[in-house]
Amino acid sequence: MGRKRLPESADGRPTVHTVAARAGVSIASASRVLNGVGGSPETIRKVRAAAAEVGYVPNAIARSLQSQRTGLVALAVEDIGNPVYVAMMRAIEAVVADSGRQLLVHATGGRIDNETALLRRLANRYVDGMIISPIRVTDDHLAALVDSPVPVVVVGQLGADAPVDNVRTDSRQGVALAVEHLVATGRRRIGFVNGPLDTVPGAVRDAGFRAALARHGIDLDEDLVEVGDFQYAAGRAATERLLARARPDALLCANDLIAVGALHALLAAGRRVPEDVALVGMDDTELARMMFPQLSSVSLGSAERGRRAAELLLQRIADPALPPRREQVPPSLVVRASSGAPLPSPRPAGDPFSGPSTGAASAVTTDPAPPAGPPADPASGPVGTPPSHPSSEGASS
Amino acid sequence: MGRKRLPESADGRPTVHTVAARAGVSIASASRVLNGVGGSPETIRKVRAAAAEVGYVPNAIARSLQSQRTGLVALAVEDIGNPVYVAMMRAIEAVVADSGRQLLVHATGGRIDNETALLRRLANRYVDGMIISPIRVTDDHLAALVDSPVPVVVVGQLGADAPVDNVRTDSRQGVALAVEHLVATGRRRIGFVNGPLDTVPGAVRDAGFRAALARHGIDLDEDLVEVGDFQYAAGRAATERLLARARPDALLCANDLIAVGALHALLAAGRRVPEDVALVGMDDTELARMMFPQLSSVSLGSAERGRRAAELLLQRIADPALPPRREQVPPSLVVRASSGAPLPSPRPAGDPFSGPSTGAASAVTTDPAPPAGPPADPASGPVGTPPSHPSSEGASS
DNA sequence: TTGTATGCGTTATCAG
DNA sequence: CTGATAACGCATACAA
Repeated sequence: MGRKRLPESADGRPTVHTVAARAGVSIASASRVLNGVGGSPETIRKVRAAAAEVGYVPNAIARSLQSQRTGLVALAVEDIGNPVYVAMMRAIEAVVADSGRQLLVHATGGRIDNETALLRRLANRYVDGMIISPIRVTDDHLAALVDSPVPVVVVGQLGADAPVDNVRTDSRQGVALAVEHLVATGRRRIGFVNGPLDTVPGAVRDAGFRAALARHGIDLDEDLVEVGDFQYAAGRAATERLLARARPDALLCANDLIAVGALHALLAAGRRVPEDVALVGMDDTELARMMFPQLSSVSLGSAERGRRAAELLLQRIADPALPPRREQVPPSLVVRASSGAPLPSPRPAGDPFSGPSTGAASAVTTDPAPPAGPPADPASGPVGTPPSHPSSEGASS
Repeated sequence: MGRKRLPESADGRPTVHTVAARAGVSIASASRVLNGVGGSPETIRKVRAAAAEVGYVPNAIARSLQSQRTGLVALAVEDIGNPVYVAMMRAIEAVVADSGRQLLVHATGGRIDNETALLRRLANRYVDGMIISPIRVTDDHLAALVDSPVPVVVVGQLGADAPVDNVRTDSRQGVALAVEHLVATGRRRIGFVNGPLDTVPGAVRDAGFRAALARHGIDLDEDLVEVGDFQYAAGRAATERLLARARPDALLCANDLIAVGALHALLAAGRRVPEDVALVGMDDTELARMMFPQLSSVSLGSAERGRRAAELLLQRIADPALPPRREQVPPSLVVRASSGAPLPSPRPAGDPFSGPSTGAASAVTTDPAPPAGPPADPASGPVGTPPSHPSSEGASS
């Protein structure tokens, strides 16, 4: 039965008009049925049939223009290749997808101009909200953050009490946990391979490291401190520089990528890990468990932080009038082969040995979990088996 | 000077009307100036001033509704955590951003229903095009692919000559390169840890492995073949199963994640790499260089494939009438410590030793590149230094 | 319940 | 060059 020409969109695809015409009703009725509100049984039948016949799919853009919401949420991180952000991203994605939205990922490269530009561009209304994990923060940056045209949640440390939703960890205490562990296992010449000091995490971890050593009565040898980028290659290079002038018996690295670089530098220099040098990373990414020996690492709960950030964002999107909130995820230390045999059990807090504690709860874990998937055969290696932790983080807080 | 009430959008933000009113011109003039087309010097000045004063930012949604394009491009991959996809993503992002567009990343988990749902949802016009790297392909899937409402480019092998833009590699030849290398270095009991056989890459690599062995006159011992997921944990578990029943002197893994799992299983079982067992991965991700010993790996040019896919997509968006195109990126083998001392030099093609060759060009490379970043000190380790390759790929083709 | 008409914010068309 | 006006595709007061 050859119909007349049905109205359709410019590119030939059916619109509400097409469906309405075909069903012999008004576009209002068609729209209502399509949205499941109202409509007589007969109308519903006709419209549904017409929609199916022409293969109608609502135009999301037109719908967004009307509803003032796109169903998109953005995430801006420094380096999409850092496994810590992958973990965070996964956690966020789960929450976001659960709310029927989609995630738009931006890589900022840590460049602050990129981030502010991104924040300003938010004004174009293309996303309903944004989660951002900046590693450098300026006043300008902060200003753009507070008067963002759309809801923004920050993952990471934010100076003062900026009126912005924000979920952080205490990486200073994270560093303290690692130092405590290393000291408790007899290490004294503890080195530190950090990221750039002009980043928030770099600065905080540097301060935390110095404070932790001081609490244990250890004089810091500046030769034992080196700085690079939060990356594998930089970590390796920095460690090589450090090894050229000092002989640490332990190395703390500001994230796992650096730690992997350090491991290579150490092995290349003929140092055994952990016999000669104990190695501890930060973020507790899956990379830590993939190395051999597996790396001890300070978990900064990145997955958890991502999850919470996503929840805060969704809440704020639902109710923009909410007061600014701030959540904190505590760090914990996961001990693996790279820093000595697993401790027999988590030490109780306030261990007399640890001197003036930061007040840290018993946030130390050994990691004996078996690999995910089919149960492994009992052939256990010399240093333990790979666990199946979630979580991680690269440079934030 | 207290203005009257200026027209503004529902949420209180300025629109063209706001600017126009403030500048004392029509919205048409305002729009023209804002878009840099036409306008007298005086009008231009007034409009620009007004726009700046009220902080006008064009609403991207309204603009999209009008222009029929969103400036968004989607990428759908199985596992966003697989470094091979990270590499691909980076390459794509570069091209896409270069065209002023943004990238929307989807993780499909390899579930085919997810992908088809995604394809159908494309009809809602929220993205201008999509790059998809499916690891499983059904007829239904393929159908959704060919009559997609928006341009789609497929990264990976596509059955027959589906009329869809598609950039692939020859992972069958990739496998052949690896086998040739292992045979040439004296290995005979070559095992294979593969991904699921119901995936395209899994099936192709399995066939390729069998064919390669046959070409070298080696009878395949089925005990030397094991299958798991394209993941670290599954790779380790699969290797453990394999080792429990067979004694390979070499192991080829279907991707680098599996290879890392295999490395752990091997070391845990007390086998030395490469002395007892040579190990070769696929995808040549950065993970391969991060391991110790560094892993030999078959590069499938994932970054290059991503780059090309992005270019194909942009071309098709610009001109939908283009005929379907198909590009191919050749694989190459990067030899590192895990499969024996680096070969002295690339072997010429048609090496009499290699028997009936696949016709592969000299796609073998040793990888002596120094680490990126600051020059490393000369302290070179026992097995070589980490290179700085781009590229990678996890399960496609 | 149904249809008409209007608005969402921009851009494009077409007179003036 | 400028301004009124009509799309873009959808949703929704409002009146019937």
